[in-house]
Amino acid sequence: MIKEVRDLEERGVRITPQRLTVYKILKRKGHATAEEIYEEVRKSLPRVSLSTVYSILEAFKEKGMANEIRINFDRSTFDINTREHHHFYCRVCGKILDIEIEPCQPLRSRDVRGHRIECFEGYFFGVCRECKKG
Amino acid sequence: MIKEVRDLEERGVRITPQRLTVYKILKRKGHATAEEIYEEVRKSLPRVSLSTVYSILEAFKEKGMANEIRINFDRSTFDINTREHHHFYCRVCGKILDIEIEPCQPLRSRDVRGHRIECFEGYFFGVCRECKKG
DNA sequence: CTAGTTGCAAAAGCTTTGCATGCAT
DNA sequence: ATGCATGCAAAGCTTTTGCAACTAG
Repeated sequence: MIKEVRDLEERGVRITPQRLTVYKILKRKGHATAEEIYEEVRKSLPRVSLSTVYSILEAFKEKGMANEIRINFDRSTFDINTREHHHFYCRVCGKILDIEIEPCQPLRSRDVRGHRIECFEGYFFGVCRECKKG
Repeated sequence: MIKEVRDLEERGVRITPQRLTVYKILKRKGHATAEEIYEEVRKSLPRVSLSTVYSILEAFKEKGMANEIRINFDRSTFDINTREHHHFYCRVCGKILDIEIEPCQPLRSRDVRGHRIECFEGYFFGVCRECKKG
């Protein structure tokens, strides 16, 4: 519990119940949309507003605590994992999974066709393990 | 000129002036947003509507003639290149470039962590050749 | 002919903004 | 005390939808 407070303080994020709650939810879920986080926060803080959730997510992004990704086209997903990694999107259940594959040489170069590469993100699309079975 | 008509016919897309124009614009530009295409089509067909452009792009997607990508978060970009390839996004000028790099083994596998992979898309972010100079 | 396409207007859905109130430091 | 965060309502944008008029095959 104290752990999450320290995480936020270390990043220079002002501590509020709303921020602490969003942070804990995102850590537990890994990925979530603003709406999903909002519904979850509401369980403990019923008066929270969606725009507050957006503003908190924006703050987390600025402090390097979260990334915004857009795998499903209609809405953004927020990702608490800020290490360099890839994503898998299941077209059946809509789940997003982190994929930490071994470094891949051609994609790690800092210069491709003369363009300076600062970061690379890979997106896999398909059917997840669980949906394959069912 | 006849060439574009044949391309559409081959894919079973009904020929209209609007569709032909959108197709030609997309072939010339490579990537474009719906709004950009709309403004361009308007030059020769002033009465065209934005919803028609969207509907045409949807038809092209269904026939496998174009892909929708979402590199910049606010709006979709449409891509006429349907071969498997990656993208580079310049954070300075906003340009999107196709990157056709040699196949990269770990990313071409059909099975990652037990999930069935149907397609992979890579996104490079950085500063393009031209913006590096200026 | 007639099924598919277009244009227009309105709606939908996600995200942002403005501002008064409240709270963390 | 005071500057930042919150909540609420409204606006902003992109994209979708409904529907009558039109047109390609």
